[in-house]
Amino acid sequence: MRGAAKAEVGKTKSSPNLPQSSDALPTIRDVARVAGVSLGTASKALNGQGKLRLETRAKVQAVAQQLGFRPNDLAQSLQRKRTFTVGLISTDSYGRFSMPLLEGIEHALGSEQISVFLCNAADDSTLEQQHVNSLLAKRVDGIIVTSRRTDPRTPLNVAGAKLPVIYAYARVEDSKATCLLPDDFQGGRLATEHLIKLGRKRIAHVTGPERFEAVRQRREAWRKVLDEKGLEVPLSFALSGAWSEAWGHEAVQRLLSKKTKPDAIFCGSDQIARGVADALRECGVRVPEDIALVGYDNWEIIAVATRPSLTTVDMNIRELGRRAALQLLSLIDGQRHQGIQHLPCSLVVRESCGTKKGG
Amino acid sequence: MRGAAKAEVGKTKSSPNLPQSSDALPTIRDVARVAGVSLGTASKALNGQGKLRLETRAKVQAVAQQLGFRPNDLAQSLQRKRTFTVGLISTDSYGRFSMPLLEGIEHALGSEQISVFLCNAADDSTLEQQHVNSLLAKRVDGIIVTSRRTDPRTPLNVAGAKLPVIYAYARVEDSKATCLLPDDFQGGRLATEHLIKLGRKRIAHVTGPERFEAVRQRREAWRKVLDEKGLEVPLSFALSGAWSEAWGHEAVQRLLSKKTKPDAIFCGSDQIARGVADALRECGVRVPEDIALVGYDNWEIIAVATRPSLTTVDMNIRELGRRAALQLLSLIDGQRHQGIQHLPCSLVVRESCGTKKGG
DNA sequence: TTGTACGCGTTATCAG
DNA sequence: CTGATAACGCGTACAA
Repeated sequence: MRGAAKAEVGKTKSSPNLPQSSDALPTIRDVARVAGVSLGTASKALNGQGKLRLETRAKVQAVAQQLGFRPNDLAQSLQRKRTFTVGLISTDSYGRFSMPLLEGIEHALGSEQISVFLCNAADDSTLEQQHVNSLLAKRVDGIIVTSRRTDPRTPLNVAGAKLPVIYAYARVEDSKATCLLPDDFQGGRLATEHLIKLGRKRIAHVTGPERFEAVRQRREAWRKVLDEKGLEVPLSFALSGAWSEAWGHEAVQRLLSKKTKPDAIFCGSDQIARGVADALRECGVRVPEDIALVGYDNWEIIAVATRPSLTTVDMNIRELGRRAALQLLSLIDGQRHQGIQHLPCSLVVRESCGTKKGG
Repeated sequence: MRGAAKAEVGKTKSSPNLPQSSDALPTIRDVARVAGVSLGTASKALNGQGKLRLETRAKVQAVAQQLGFRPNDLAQSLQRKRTFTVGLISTDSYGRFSMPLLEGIEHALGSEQISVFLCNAADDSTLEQQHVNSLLAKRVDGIIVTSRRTDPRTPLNVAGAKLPVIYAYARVEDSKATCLLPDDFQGGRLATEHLIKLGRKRIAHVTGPERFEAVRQRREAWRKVLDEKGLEVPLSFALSGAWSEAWGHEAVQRLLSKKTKPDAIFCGSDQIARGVADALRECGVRVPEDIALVGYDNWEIIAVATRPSLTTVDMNIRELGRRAALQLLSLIDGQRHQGIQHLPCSLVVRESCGTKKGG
């Protein structure tokens, strides 16, 4: 923090009607003076308040325009007790999911004319608290917390300040908190049902590490759908590993070494799916003819480049961000809809399942 | 914009020494009252200014602590004429390059306790101007403009406000502007020289669309280095196309159909390199034994997953963001180092070139 | 219809 | 050492 440099400009005393070109930004006081009206009148003219003669209003507005007057949000906020500003805390550093989330949030908020403070906490709770303190000091109207895990995190500590908080693609144990999450169960169901609808019966599932809630949810859905349709698959059809292409390769080796071979594979991520696709091709297995493939994430850079391009589950993260922002706004306006909300995923159909039954 | 709800709490009149638990945040006035000192004394005590009795200072601080007092940055900024806040305008939506840039900027600024307003202009100049206006109204201390192109864009219009502006991974024609860019020429040189050092002599270059300044720079470097070393390659060794894996595939077909075949390929992006690597493998060409490969971007998700993993040029975007932020800070502090600055790239060695000469 | 005066929360100056 | 008082820039009752 540096000491303030003294500013000696913009004195009220200066001769009236002089269109001063000091380097200090013009205040409403300057506008009033130049327009030859009082301060209060200028304010009303600029804000469309009260009853003024059209002539006066026009005059003031013209002067404001000409002077390049720009109301000082700081002063306004101080008065209004509302800053039209929210904080955005991202717990993980900016990655695959943060970006669309950011986009959705920023878009929704931006079109409401409210600004966003960006804070990257990088999984460091000390840093996070620092950011929160800073946001509180700046009197933000609310805070959005984002992550990229659906597993619970510790609640944000706003130190008693009754400030609206929303968790977007993040979850906390606190049942009074408002959390928005993609519906992993529905996503898993979507993928599996799509494959079944296409006539596949021996559907394997290659996914990420067990410790992810998302992994467990999607797998549960896969299992449930198979059950519902009376389709039985060996235990070896459920494979947990890493979120990587390499794991996709390895999983294919394992699957093809068994007696019962799958006619479809539902992958827990597009990266895994790409590894699977490459491995299958190298083993001479045709996709989708011999084995159909569904990915997860709709990470275009991967899904489109995979051969064949991936049919995959899209978590609609951008929309999730948008909704989160909108809900924060209504929280700020006093409403209180709370609890955990799951947003549906959708399926993006490309080539890895074929297009028709028996594909 | 909504009308303000009237707040009737925190009156100064209320009985002294009552640790009021109204829901309005405590002001320094409350602290003073409860601590039994005057407003000015409280301020000095909290800011470590002036000369106070240790006892008094401690008392005030204790009360502040207990009341959960948090100075209102709005009021402070209004007075200090400095908000400790900067705007970050990203012209492209958040993508591959924006995120490390963001990270670097936010990190540098965050550790200086200054907050960042995020603005996504999405290549829409109207929207951008709106954001700028908003930032000006919020009295930010400076603005960073980011892009993901090294090609010139139109300068930011700050409407005469003498506000520090820095372009990070973005460029404008204005020679008085401060722009930070990766050194694409040096990057191209780095890649080519690495290949030559490893004994390669027939180095092809497969890159993106001609219209990118970056493409032209890198290719120029490649050409120059070959010249310097007295290595001649056919014209067909320079291939411009798209920034995609598919183009990598296609380029390989073209290269291998000629009489003179390359013993190395310098690719304009990791995506292209991956396409090239896949295509080569499928043609039975070994990497790096038969053909060595260098990528560009060090996009880990791709570079590591490629088989073999990619040796590639890293533009050090995070560092670029960090430097941009730091320079903005010193601009704000009154210094003025301007002009275009190029930051060096570095080479990340993995497996696609082999490790030793003739590798 | 227009002008005056006060408050928003803080800091800084200048008496006491 | 401590306490009034005046800014900072703006909105808004209330008086003229």
